[in-house]
Amino acid sequence: MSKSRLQPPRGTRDFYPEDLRRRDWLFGHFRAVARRFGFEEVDAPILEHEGLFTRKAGEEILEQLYRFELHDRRLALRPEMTPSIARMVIARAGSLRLPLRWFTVTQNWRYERMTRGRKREHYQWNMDIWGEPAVTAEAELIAAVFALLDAVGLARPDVRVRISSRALLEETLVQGTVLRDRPEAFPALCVAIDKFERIGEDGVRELLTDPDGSVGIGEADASFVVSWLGLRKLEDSAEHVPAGSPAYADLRRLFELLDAYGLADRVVFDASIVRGLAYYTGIVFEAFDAARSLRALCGGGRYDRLLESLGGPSIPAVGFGFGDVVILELLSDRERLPECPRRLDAVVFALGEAERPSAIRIATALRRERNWSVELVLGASRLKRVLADADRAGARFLYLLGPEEAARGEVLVRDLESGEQTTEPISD
RNA sequence: GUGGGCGUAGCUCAGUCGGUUAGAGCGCCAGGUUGUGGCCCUGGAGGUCGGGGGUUCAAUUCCCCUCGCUCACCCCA
Repeated sequence: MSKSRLQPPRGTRDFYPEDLRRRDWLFGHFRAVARRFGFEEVDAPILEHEGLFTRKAGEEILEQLYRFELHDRRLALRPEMTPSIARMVIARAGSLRLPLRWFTVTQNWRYERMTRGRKREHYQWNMDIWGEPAVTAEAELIAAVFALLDAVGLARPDVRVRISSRALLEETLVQGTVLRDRPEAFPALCVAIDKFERIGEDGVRELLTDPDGSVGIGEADASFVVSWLGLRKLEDSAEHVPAGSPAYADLRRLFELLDAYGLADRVVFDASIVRGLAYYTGIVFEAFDAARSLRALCGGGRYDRLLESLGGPSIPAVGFGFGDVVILELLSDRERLPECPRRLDAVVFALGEAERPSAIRIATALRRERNWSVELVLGASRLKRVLADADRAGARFLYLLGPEEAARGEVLVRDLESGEQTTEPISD
């Protein structure tokens, strides 16, 4: 009882200094890449009104919502970032200059069963572009994903992005026979076929044809949808899609653009990618390790109607979420996790209490004037011990102040890497 | 939710076919004299062997229950 209370709840993590240094290393790359692409960072509360997340397309994400009621208010921990950002965009829609490039690095919560690469609390890097209807936005985002993968040291062939388009499927189904009479069933159909890899062909068929389900199409139509998921070449879809399909042209254009980014060999068309969230409307994509030994590293797509559905203006948008858990697993598998040792510029040590005021002045000056990270030895300690600790803390210099130095108005500066010792005058 | 694996020192783990004071490595602390680190040497602290119950002369070891961790499946990102 008392012992289990001392453990973090299941699916959550404590971050000790060494863990946090590694996390900062990863987040540092998230932020650096986003800034390199001209994105600005934003943040929002981890707590939102439950209603911001509730949609009706059978998405599993809603069953996994951490929700509670407090003083008659129904609240939830954010399971993903997009709705919060959408809320922020709506609030200032009138004054925002589009296209808008925003990114976040946030903690998100989903109550789900644990497996490798999946936790209940995780961090997610999010990049979104608001107000750009062209696939130039998708291309830029996918390029950012690869920039991150390069930055953290993953070999180029290690990760592949699979791309598809809900719009392509939607056009095909609505202008064809399958959903001609009920285009509103499309989001639910996407949620159903997103389960393809898990429940297989028969499972999807069952979901699609269930007369009491939210899709309810016929056997032949379900067969068409299932066969569609098997497409791995964009050209192969051509015979099914309507003539002059804008979605088809968009995909073609996206692959051309990605070629210009030098990413042609790292992206593939894959019709089985649809994503589990109901709000996607156009291009969707997911990144996987080439061996497919892990879950998706990231996923994203276009959601041109989300803002409207939340009661805001119509602003097209595209974005992705990139979790911290799977990438760290992959880096660990590939032995690409960096050491991230502790770093300190200096340790300042007064040999006796008489020298302490001077030591304090030295530490203060180093912190203030050189902006150094300085550890001041607080208690009485033997020099031997101080040196060993300074070494372990990754300190560059030891500032040693004893009676001899104090008498000369100096401080001894030992370079802990070279062992070289010099003196600096004490200036106050 | 189903099934497997595992819970022994702060960490990683050995071990006990049931039997004296339960071990190692790393880490931690102290020392190898007086103001010089990383190496080495010596010593030390630290464990109700996850918890409860049962079998037994005797349980960390066997059995049952329980809690926790973990992996896979299920399901989702």
